[in-house]
Amino acid sequence: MLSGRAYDQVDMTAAKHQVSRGDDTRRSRRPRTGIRDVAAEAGVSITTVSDALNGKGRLPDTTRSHVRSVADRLGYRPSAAARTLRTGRSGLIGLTVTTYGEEPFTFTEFAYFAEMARAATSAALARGYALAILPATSQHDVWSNVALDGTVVVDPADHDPVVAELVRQGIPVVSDGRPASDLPVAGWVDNDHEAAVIGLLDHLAASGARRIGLLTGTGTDTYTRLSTEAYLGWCARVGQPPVYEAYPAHDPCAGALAADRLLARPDRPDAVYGLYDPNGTDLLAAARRYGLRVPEDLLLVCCSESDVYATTEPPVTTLSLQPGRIGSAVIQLLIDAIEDGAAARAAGAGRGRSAGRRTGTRHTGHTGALATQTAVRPAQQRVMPTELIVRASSQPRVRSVTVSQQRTPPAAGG
Amino acid sequence: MLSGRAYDQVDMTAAKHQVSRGDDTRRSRRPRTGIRDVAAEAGVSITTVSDALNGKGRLPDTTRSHVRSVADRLGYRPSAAARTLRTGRSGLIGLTVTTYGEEPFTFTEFAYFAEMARAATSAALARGYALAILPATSQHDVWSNVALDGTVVVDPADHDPVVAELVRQGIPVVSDGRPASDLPVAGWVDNDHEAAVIGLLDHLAASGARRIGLLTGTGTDTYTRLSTEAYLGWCARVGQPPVYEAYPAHDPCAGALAADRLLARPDRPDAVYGLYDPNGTDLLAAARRYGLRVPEDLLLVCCSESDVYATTEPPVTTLSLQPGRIGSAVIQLLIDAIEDGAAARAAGAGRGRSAGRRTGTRHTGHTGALATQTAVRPAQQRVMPTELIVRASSQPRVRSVTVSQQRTPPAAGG
DNA sequence: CCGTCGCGCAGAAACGTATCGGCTCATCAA
DNA sequence: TTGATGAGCCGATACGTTTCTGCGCGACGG
Repeated sequence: MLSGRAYDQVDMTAAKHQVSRGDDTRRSRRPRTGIRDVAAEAGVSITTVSDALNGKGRLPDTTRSHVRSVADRLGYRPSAAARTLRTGRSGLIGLTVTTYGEEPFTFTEFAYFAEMARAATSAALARGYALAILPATSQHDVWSNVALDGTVVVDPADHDPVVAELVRQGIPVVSDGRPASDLPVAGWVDNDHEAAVIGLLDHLAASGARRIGLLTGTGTDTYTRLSTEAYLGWCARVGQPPVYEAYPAHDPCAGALAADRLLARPDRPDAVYGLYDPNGTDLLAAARRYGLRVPEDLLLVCCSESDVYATTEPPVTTLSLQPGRIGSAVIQLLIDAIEDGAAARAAGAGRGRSAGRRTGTRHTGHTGALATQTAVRPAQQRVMPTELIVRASSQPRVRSVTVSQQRTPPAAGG
Repeated sequence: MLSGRAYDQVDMTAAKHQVSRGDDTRRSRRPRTGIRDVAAEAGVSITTVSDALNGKGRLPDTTRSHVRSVADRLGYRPSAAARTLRTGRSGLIGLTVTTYGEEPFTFTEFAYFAEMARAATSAALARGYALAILPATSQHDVWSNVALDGTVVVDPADHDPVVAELVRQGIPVVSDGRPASDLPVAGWVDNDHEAAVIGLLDHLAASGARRIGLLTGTGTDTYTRLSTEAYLGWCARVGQPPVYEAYPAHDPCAGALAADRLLARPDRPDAVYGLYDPNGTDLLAAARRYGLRVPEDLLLVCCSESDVYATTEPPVTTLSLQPGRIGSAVIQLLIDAIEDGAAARAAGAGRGRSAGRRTGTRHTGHTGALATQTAVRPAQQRVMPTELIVRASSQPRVRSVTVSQQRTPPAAGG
């Protein structure tokens, strides 16, 4: 009743809007300025405000600037939640890295992830997207609480349940690292591991290595598998018997032991390549234990993004997988997939609706949209070159040069 | 079939919904299974489904499990966007680091940020929130496109426009590093820089330093200011004339030059503390140029989180600011502020509404809510201890121990 | 002088959920 | 028999946008 009195006092012009709302909601809620308030203040409709601020519709510049000035004066900020609900786009991209150990969250453990995440974030922001880091396990309720436009998965496991659930929801997924064949990702980015290993072994051979050993992992991930296969292939080609030790890569102690085993073999190699980041220091320590001088008695290369190897004694030659370029490329692929998918969906919905109205067939829209998506984007893929950073550990004479090494990459998708 | 029958039995009740919808919208859009579909399939209402899945309302366990099984069977996933719009909570936290240089995005440039971000992400996930990394400039449209429950700001500038805009929108902000007095943040976390510097200088003096120099910055940020003041105060107390060089910290070259200047002075120090991460290697290089042995002729400490200083020649004593603990604490404070704020707002809205109905006063709800918020949370703050990792560079004899050093911190708010 | 066209704008229907209040029964005491 | 009680469930509304559809009207060609 009282509210009724007060309500009658108000002018009819603004009252129309009041009616559509919940009556007394106006004064009980917090005074967030919405698009309605801007419309009322500017004396135009909600549609006009929305069009003016988003640069859509047909409006004269006078109306546009007027609405903009009113919106600025009121300090209007559109609700991201409402926009997301309406448009179906959140502007948010997920980044998840599958962890092998028991640790819930180990990114930046190795420099690779830190640099990759940094580049991915930067690339996403440049295209207007934010990037959220999410856990690899679908247990966390976070996955269902945030609206994602797409997701980057680093090193997806063979039958990753997270990826499966995401594609089931129609969320594009792009992976860093070749996915297993049955993972229906929208694309992937990976290094040319075979070319990298071959180039690196050639470099060691050119430095005088006669028998090159490998420190590898027992895991079945594609990085380990492809690298090891390339090593075995190279050995077969040059006629050198393979000399390698494998260990569980996630075990922090096993690496040092494996390095020791490798140098304790009767057929001790005179050069070693270590597939994982800590192998360099482990091999240096093992060499010291056996009284081997680097590089005189043992040439050394390991795959790492860490710059500690620039200051070790001696500095160690490293193979860089260029995580920065990978992170950037992954984001480009993902956003392309997101925006192409949205465009296709919009077009498909339009077709579906008019067709449905005329013919009454039900499933046209749905299967049409899916067919369009798969037809237009048959899993984009990009192969990125690696970089061999040559330091003292891999050549008899000390000089520090950088050799960029790449094979002709396959054409980047359709 | 059965469900169809049951559905017809209900007749008017649920049918009205169909009418109110767009009629053919049902078949033209993508077939996202919403809460409506679950309700129809389970033969219950939307309310019941929502209550059953969220564990609210008064429902027998039979209904709960039935609804859950139907939802599982249909593969129902609630729309995060809709939930966010309705509840006003997105489950998303922003993390932004103000960059000084021209680089748009430089986190993980120093190990501090990498570790801090890692810990923050982990802590956020543990409490059900995701963390998105956002640019420091409000120019990017990302800020208005994602719905944030709160934001962590690392090293906020004096009159940070981003922070101002966020608090204007009522979004809680917690800062890593003491904010300038006029920044109305909900809380902050910082190290006890004064205690850290004093403890470190005492350590150097105990190692035999007679004249300790400082490599500091020209910036006005609180870290630089507090550390430098602590140094000057310590010098005054022990009666040592201050010996320091300041340089613009964001300039990558200036550091090496300043290190050189410091060691070229006529009153050359016999011990140096460098405030920034690269100072250690720069000082080592400068010492080598001047033929100074470390630690015999020059004791060395720098503030860094990088583990390269464990393997330099000699290893360098570092002061760790414990970014992991800081990142975790910042998130705890922020989420507490978010959830307390939400609870207060809910309570305030309830009071405001009933009071408004009875008395008819208008502004009670609004000012009451604001007063509640400021009264309940008067800017929480936490002071975290630092850790001095003692290595060969700061003591005549080689041993590697860890000295944890902290003052009695002020009671943590409230 | 009239039909048509296109510009400028408005109404209203979604998007998918949470939640307040209230409705309908069965049970039970008076 | 009946009013009270409470368990179990439902209708309707609001969250704040975007966008489809279409209306009024001035101008212009015939």
